[in-house]
Amino acid sequence: MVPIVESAKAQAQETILQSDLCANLSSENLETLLTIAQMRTLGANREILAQGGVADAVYLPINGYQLVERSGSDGRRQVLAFLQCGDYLGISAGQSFLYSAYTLTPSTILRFPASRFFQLVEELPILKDNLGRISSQILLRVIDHLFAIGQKRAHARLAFLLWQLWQRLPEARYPQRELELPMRRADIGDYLGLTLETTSRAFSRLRSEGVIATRQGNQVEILDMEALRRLAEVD
Amino acid sequence: MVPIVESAKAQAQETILQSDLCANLSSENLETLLTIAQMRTLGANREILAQGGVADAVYLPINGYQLVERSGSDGRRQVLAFLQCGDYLGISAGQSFLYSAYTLTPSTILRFPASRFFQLVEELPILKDNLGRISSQILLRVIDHLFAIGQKRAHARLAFLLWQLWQRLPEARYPQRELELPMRRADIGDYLGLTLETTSRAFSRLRSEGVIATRQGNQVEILDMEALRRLAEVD
DNA sequence: CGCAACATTGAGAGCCATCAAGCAAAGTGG
DNA sequence: CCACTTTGCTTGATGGCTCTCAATGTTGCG
Repeated sequence: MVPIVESAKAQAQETILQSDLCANLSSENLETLLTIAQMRTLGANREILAQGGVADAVYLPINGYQLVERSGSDGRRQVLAFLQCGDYLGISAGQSFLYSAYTLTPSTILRFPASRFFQLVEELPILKDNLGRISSQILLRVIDHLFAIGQKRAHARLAFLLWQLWQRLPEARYPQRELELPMRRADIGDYLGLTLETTSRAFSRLRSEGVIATRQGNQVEILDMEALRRLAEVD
Repeated sequence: MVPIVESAKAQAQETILQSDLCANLSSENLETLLTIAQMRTLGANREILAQGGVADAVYLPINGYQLVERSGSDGRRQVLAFLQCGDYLGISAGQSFLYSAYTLTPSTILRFPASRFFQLVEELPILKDNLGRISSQILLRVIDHLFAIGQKRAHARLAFLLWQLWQRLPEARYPQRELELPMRRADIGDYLGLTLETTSRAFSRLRSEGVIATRQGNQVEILDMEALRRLAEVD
């Protein structure tokens, strides 16, 4: 019997291989990166990192779903991103994080202490390039997000999110039209700048227009891909 | 008499010295950077780069004000940023730009052809670090922007913009409470996800609440800095 | 001076937030 | 196994904020 730690490590290696962070890294460098990683297993709705906390580590989820949010002093919050395995978490400009991150579902997450991680970044140009690429991708994603919130109405914003989630499905599952939504309506609302009620009405509208169908367990089937794409207005 | 080109070059060097892009660069490296620069002088409301165009250059304004926008297929647009001298322009993830940029006022802009610029970036680690820092700063700014649009009401969004602009004044002018707004109400509206009329009403509201006063020539005086900061909800 | 561009203000409509109720699914304890 | 609770989703009614359409006022320029 393989020890749990070893099988988890194997899964980590498997996932990490396909992550943007580790693209093009030699297996030797990958091994080095894994030696500085700590593995954390968290239940649902646990804090990964806290807004205002010292940015002393970066993270890489290897399974489960997570959420990144920015909260204001009056309790309002803006959900910045929904994460899944292989997504880099830990961008910071200064000493501290300007957002919080939580698990949506039970998750296993690799934690890299900042000091050793960024030392490694300096030693491995490929890793540095990957970080730059990730940073650009995140920026472009946030710009899409900004455009959606600033210029679209409720149902089109939801279409935007569904399109985003669909496009991020693993390629093997790409022809598939089923989506799993591990987040609650309130999370989606705070992502789209809407209340949970308006979000629910947006689901109802897309349903009644025949764009999507919803099933048990927060499963969404995309019925009219072209209509969804047109509403989301991305290519 | 110094030739115009030379005096402009001197101004370029002066400005460039204080830009984030060129921070910590030796004067020798600065000189190298300037040798690959082309200087462009544009009138107001001219296109600097076009959404969808080939990302074959990056830019650095050395005077004037500029605007970056993302436009959708239905004509709606999201203003992404207001630029001024020393601001880096040219982030791209793929082959083409995903936004357009225009001059708001007559501007002089340095243009760096991408091939030679990024070759230089590879040769100068300091330049590469600066680019990374700029990228992070832009990301954080966009996140603030997202939070404002997603979670604030019209007058608070305007307060957010005014606060942003005030904070970006050169330090020498920092105690000053006067702001110049080179953009139109429609530009501000598209930046904040509002119509120009609602933007105008937001100005009126901040005026009537004694937070700001407006003068001729789109000058704004901040009367109640604390109220502005509280509305903008940033620190 | 007169025109053009931009800003302001008003009236009414529409979309979304708020408050509230009802419903469905999952978990809990007797 | 089944009340009971909890949690989350949906739907309805109402009010408020913003958009749209429109008119007026202001500034700047030829």
